Amino acid sequence: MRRDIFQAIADPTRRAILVLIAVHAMTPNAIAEHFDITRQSISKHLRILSECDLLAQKQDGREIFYELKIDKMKEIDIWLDQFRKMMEERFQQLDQVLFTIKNKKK
Amino acid sequence: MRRDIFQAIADPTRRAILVLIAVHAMTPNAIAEHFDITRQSISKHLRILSECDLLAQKQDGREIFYELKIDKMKEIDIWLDQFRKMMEERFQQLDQVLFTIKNKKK
DNA sequence: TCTTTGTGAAGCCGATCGGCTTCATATTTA
DNA sequence: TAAATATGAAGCCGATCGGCTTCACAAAGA
Repeated sequence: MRRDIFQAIADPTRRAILVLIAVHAMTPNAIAEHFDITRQSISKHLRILSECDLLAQKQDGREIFYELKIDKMKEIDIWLDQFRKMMEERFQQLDQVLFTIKNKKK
Repeated sequence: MRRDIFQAIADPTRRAILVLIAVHAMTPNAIAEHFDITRQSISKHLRILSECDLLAQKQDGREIFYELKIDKMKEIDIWLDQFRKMMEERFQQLDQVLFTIKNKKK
């Protein structure tokens, strides 16, 4: 089974879960309240995210709080680095265009 | 059919294609030479990437050069912004730890 | 102890994925 | 014009996805 962070964030529900728990750790039930799908489906998503090492669990009695392992998100950032220089150059080009337009107005 | 940039980069072959053509525009045949799958499968990936607005085509006779629309990659970066502040804080914490270790050695 | 609550695991199902093969079409070249 | 080349489209197939329902189990509370 393919399990990597890119496949993990491919699903919109999983992306929403990540954003949710980024603020603070939450239990599966609390997370499920934010969606229109069953608690069990959320649980499945949590398992997938955990397998990708994106989540950490903290047990408190019978409740399990899931929290985001933010370091793992860095991996996406690192992959994006390959394109970052190109992206920045494009921005500079845009800046140049805006600069030229500005000067023409004078 | 779900078609967004996150689903587009979920496949490792598609990520490799993006990296390949980021350097310079390439034809489907040229791209396929870098992989162990058929030209037709590459073509399918190119169609998916195009549907996500990640690629631009430039026809030259019977050859079609695909090039990366780098601006679209920005969307991933923008999504990551939600976590960036947290990631930076973690780095600062790490810096603090390293700083403390460094001072203890003295 | 019995019931409620929080959770995970297993299995079902229709849709999609990512390969493949085959075919159609357009351009170039001999 | 005929053959070779570059490409896209359609359809097949096994695997996976993302929902669902059902069940098992442990912890907490009446």
